[in-house]
Amino acid sequence: MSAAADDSGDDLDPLERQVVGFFVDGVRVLGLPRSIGEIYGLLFISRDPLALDDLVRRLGISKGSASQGLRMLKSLGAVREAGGNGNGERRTYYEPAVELKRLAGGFIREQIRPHLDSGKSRVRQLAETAGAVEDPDQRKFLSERVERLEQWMRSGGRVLPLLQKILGQ
Amino acid sequence: MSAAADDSGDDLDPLERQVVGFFVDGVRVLGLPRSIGEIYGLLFISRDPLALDDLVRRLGISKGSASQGLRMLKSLGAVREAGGNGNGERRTYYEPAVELKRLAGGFIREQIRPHLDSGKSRVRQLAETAGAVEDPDQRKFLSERVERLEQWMRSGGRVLPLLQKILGQ
DNA sequence: CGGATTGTTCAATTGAAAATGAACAATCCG
DNA sequence: CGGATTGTTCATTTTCAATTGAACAATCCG
Repeated sequence: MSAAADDSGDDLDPLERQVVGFFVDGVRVLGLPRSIGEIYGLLFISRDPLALDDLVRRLGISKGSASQGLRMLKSLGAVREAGGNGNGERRTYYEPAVELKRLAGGFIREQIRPHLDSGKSRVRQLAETAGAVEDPDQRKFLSERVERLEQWMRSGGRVLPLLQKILGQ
Repeated sequence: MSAAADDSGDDLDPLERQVVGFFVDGVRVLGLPRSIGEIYGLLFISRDPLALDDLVRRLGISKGSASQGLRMLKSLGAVREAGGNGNGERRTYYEPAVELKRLAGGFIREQIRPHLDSGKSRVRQLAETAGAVEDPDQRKFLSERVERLEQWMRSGGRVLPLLQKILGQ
């Protein structure tokens, strides 16, 4: 039960802090919560898979945060349960997915696609509303703008698969 | 001074509300403040350029928000000052840039590049820290992970120009 | 069974980012 | 000049999403 020089000690060492900080900033750019970056960051720089409890202890976050964070990371395909935890271990350990392809794919699928799809349907609605405008000049102007939005949505749809392809190596 | 059927009236009509709502959600996905979406949305669906005061009145936002919002939109290249406002008009009017290429370019230049660049330099730092680790096995593991991050950064650097190209038509 | 361990849920709290608004330029013009 | 108009800045307030923490499953095992 000595704590010194024990990797399950409570505090992060400087390198771990650096990495966690890197990912905290990284996920903020993506609009994801800080805890996601902390959890993924620590997993990324840990040799061995970690359990929920490890994350709580080492990062000093609540069980709630860790649980929800892991759920989101799982849904993004950014972490997976580590199979080979030997012995009669009951709790589940997690390890990071480190292939950019997989990470980008999950992010696109979970965070971007849904917005793009709902955007498309809102533009369709918009087209209807604009089509019902009385004044012909005004209607023409509005149609042009709506047409522009449709263009944007099409570009978006074309970009995503391409993105995945490029990041896939 | 009659307000009815006057486009400078205070409230948004249903179509305008729809469009503004569309952009509010859009910019949230990009991690930009709501007011940015409101301002750009109203400009996008207005036939004539609008001045700061118009935005304040029609959107019901503060002068401060409008001023800061316009500044950011200008820096993103998403709005421009409308030249041809005739008469002895002193205040400046704004119109939206509607080319996706330009919008994406501005966003990449202002919001993504800086993060990517700072990310690269942080990874360089990381490499140093990892190189100074005593235990050879641990050092090897860390080097692999850092190498992975360098890979990511390179991919990011390659993706951006490509993105701009695809969105450029 | 029962209590120990592991994980989830969700109402309440917190904190970080955005919006406000009032004071302060800057420019115009009679 | 002086006061009217237009726009900016920035300390305070507000807002809303993230986090907490306590209650609640669920599973294990002696």
